[in-house]
Amino acid sequence: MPYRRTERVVRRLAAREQAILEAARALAVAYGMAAVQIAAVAKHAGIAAGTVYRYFPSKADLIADLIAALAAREIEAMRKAADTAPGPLSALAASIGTFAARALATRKLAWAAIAEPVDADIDALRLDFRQSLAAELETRIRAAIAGGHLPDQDARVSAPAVIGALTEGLIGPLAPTYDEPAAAREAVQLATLLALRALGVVDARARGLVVQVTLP
Amino acid sequence: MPYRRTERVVRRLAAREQAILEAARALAVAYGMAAVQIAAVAKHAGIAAGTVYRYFPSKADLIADLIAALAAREIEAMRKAADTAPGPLSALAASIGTFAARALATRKLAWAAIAEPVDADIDALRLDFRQSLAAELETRIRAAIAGGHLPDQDARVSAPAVIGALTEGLIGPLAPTYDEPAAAREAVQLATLLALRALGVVDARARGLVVQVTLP
DNA sequence: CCCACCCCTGAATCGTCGTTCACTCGTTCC
DNA sequence: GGAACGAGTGAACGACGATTCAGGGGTGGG
Repeated sequence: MPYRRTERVVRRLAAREQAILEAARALAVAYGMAAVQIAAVAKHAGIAAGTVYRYFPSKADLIADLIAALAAREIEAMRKAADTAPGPLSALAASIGTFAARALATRKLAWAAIAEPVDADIDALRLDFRQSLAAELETRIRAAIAGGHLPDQDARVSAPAVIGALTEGLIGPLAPTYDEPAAAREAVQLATLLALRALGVVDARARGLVVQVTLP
Repeated sequence: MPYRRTERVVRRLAAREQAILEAARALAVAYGMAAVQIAAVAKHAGIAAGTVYRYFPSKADLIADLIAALAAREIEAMRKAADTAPGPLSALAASIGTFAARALATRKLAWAAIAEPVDADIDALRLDFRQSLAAELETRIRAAIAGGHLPDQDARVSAPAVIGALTEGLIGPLAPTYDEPAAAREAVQLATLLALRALGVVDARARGLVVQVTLP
């Protein structure tokens, strides 16, 4: 038995992989996707550049993992919020509100993961993220249409349109910045309202669809 | 009098500058922003790479000119459409419809100019484009609010949100493709409808706000 | 026709990363 | 203790693409 990975070593390796991902995340949060460079990530994680390649075959794989984790968490949150809602329409509202609130809370990271310009091969990964976001919304929109809560429409267009509206309106470079938490909460509610109106909900507020979203 | 630029030479120089811009535009239309490389532009324009630098101090300047021209034309078209409308609300509808129709007609170019990934210094130029688009819409939205045609709202959010919705819903990578001209026209109308609803217009179609947009 | 002088050329240069690899270090096991 | 082997290092490499520049070719004025 020439060599075997001790439990301790296995743990250290796993911890280091997490540290690399965490470093990448931290850089994206602080400076955007462009700052997520192998040398910078390695330095931030306290290791050498070459070591990163013992954990990830390429930078694209690293970022794929980063975005996949992010996407899973976001979709999960949207789903959870929607599934505890009483009906299809409030499920849709909860899904949209959750996305908006969480995106604004991690603004720079969300923008980096959804729309910040980067090179083409990484852009493809982000497309998956947007795709799954759109798919999640599309399902909810279809359900609401089926339930007669929304006017008939092409959900393949509406879903990405809603994502685009929330993205540009809340976290894009043209969106205002909100210093006060109360202002941010209000912005989220107004954006949610706008998105619901776009889908054909006439008086969402009056019907109590736009509610306070609690963040973890 | 040692040397003087002949009229003929001046014309040739101007023509060449236009040829460079046109080559850049053609490449963006056909293959996206990433394909707008100095070597490729030069080849397409029938000149050497170095020559490009006799007309533009840097690639960023070249693309700035390209986008500025595009922006001017788009804003002009939106303004014209809006100014011939009978009231503030139909002006807003015309503006939105015009943007949507023109963006879909030059889909790849529009995406390249608005959102396709490129490097950071060029991204700043695109921000100007989006900024001016948003400003144009914002003015129209404020006018419609002032006229009592829209519910009160933060136009600084609504304007970029509308642009985001149209961009993602119509020309983004997740948007469906429309082969038939009729299908494209319908998509433009539905997207315009969605945008107007987002702003708080309840029954735009019934009120005849969404009209056929004629392209040049 | 000739002298300046500008315009054009395109190969070479430069900068920026992602990626590799020969080597050192630390761990495991006997 | 020491042989065996994976993990970690970081300088070097390579690809890509913007930018430069020394030299050739026209063009204008006399």
